[in-house]
This record gives sequence, C-alpha cells and structure tokens, in this order.
Amino acid sequence: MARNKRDIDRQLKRDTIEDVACGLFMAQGYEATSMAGVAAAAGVAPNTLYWYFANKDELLIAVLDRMVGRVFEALAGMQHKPLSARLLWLLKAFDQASGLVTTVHARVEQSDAVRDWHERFHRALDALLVEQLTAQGMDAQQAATMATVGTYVMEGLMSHPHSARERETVVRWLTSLGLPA
Amino acid sequence: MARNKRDIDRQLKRDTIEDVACGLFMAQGYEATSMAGVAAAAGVAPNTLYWYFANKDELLIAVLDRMVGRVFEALAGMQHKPLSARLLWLLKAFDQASGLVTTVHARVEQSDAVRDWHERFHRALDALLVEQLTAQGMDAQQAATMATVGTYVMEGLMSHPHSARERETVVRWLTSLGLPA
DNA sequence: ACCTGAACACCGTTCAAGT
DNA sequence: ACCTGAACACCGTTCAAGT
Repeated sequence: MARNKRDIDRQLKRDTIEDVACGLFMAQGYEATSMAGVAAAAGVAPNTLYWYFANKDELLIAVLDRMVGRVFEALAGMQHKPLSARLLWLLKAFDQASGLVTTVHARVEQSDAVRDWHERFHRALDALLVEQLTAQGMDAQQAATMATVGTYVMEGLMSHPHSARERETVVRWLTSLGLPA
Repeated sequence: MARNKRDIDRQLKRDTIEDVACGLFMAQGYEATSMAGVAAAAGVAPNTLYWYFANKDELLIAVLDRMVGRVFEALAGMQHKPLSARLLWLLKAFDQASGLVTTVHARVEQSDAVRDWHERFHRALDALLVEQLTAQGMDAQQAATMATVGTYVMEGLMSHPHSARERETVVRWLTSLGLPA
C-alpha cells in the first residue's frame, strides 16, 4: 500500500497512464496502439512508460486487472437480478472492450505474463460459476461442464457481432439449461 | 484455372510458399513469424513474397483457405460417424493450429480482408450446422441457437488447453442436447 | 527516484533496377 | 513476368545522461 506522498504520487501517475492506455486500447485495439501513442496521450516521453511498466504486456495486464475488478464489483451489486440479466449486462459492458478478449488470447502465445494472467482469470471465473451453480443444487460434475460451456458461449458472444435479439435468445437458452425441463 | 506452363509454375511456387508459411504459422504463431522468415524458409528474397501475395494478411488467408478446405473434405468422408466423433476429430486436427483461431479474431480488427474471410467462414459454417440440425428434425429457431452455441463452444475448446477427458465430456454434453431427454 | 533524447534491432512493405 | 538489394517508416525497448 501507499505509505507516503512519493508512493501516492507514483500510484497516481500509474493510474493516469492506465487510464490513457485503457482508452486507446479500447478505441484502436492493443496492437494498433503504440507505446509512443500512449506516452504522447499521457504527456510523457515514450521511454518514461518503462519506469512504470516492465513492457507493453504488463501495461495490458494492468488495464485488464482494473477492468475485471470494476466489472466484478458491479456484478456483485447485482446478485438479486436473474442470471440472464447479469449476463446480458456483462455483454453490454464489454461492447466497447470486446477486442481485449481476443487480444488476451493472442498475447497468451507470446507472453508468459499474459498466459499466467489468462490462466488465473479462467480459474477464478470457473470457481465462481461452479460455486453459483452448485449453490442452485446442480451436482459438481454437471456444474463443471456448464461453467466451461457458459464461459465459451459468453466469450463467443463477446468476440462476434450479434444483434441484441440474438444475444437474448442465446443467453436465455443458456440460463434455462439448469432449470427443470 | 491454370491454362499454360507459366500459370502452373506460378501456382506451384505459390503452393510452396503457402506450405512453408503454414508450417511456420503453426509452429511459432502468425505474429511471431516474420515475412523475412517465411521468405528465408522458402529460399527467396523477402520482397519476392509480395509478387505472390498482396501482404501478410493475404498470405494468412491463403493458408486458412487451404486448411479449411482440407478439414471440410476430411469431414465429408466421415458423415457415417456420429457427430460427437466428428467434433472430437476436429478438435484433434486443430491441436497444432489452435493459435490460428485466435489469430483470425485478432486480425479481424486490423484487416478488412481477414474480416471478410471471417464473416464468410462463420456464415458458411452456420449454414452447414443449421442444415444438419434441421435435417435431424430440429425446428429452425432452435437450430439457429444451437449452431451459434456449438460454434462458440468448439472455438473455446480449440483456443484453451483441455485434457482429452474434459473435451469428451463437453462434446458429449453438446451433442446430446438435440436428443430427446 | 524519475525522466529524457538518442539509439538499437526488428518489422512489413516499397522502389528502382535487373533478367 | 519475375526476382532482388537497398531503402523507408514504424515498432518495442534500452542506454547514457540529466535532475
């Protein structure tokens, strides 16, 4: 944690860089955004970024962490809503950031750091889903399969263009699977 | 089609370049493979590639077309086998090429040509799946949803590491959905 | 500790010149 | 028509030098 003014200043600057990078990554895509572009938008020299982030992938991970944190926080405040509504909200929240899902998968092959982040993310998400499904009375084996399927269907819906109508149909179908037939 | 010796020679050389590129893309990934690397492996100067392919994305598309063609051909000869066996075969066939699924999604954002290819591919695959599902007596609306879901689950299984056991469980679950409960 | 200008190695692509 | 060596603009990253 930040102990003194220097640490706080450093964290503030890191935050602004992450803010700027997040905006550019979402608007132009990760690959199309250069470190020089991020630096210019943040008002610093290109190499200054390397004082705060080891490399471009670490900057990506910082942006991802902040996004995932906010999304999970928002979802936690929606527990009373039905699962289908929460999933549709999630798809809408990622409308602007859909490219980042693909970016992560693309960088997994090149960067160990992104691979680790991706693995941790999927493990955490899987545990969360399995927990929710078993809490609803689903047996562990079935919950494991449903968590995998649900994750991949959501990833597919995020990375490919769909009308609101199509999304709703697929999400309703997905969430109706656990219910008695 | 090739009309004379010159056209045939050109096609042969194109094929060798595609062969070499295909091997390198699968072994190292698309992004990690440089045009200079492809050229060196093919025994030509880097810029010679641009006589045969407009740019790196067009070379990718040529490689994709050849792979998809072969896979669809092989699948056509397996119509007698159950759907689950064909899907598991597909997953195995893409074990070495799983990165290309992600690559296509990553390039969709940067390249119009790849975006067009991706759209055409999904339309063709979707039509094929809907046709097979309706032929089995499923109604059109349900078939459309199942085709989307099936595609995304398969994409997810291809792009993420799984044990053979996990694959089988998910694929069996997927193919059992159309059957009476 | 923090920031910079200048440089490095690499990349996809182009151009002028050859045959 | 086909191929090349040399160059161009760009990229992520590093380094030596400043404060």
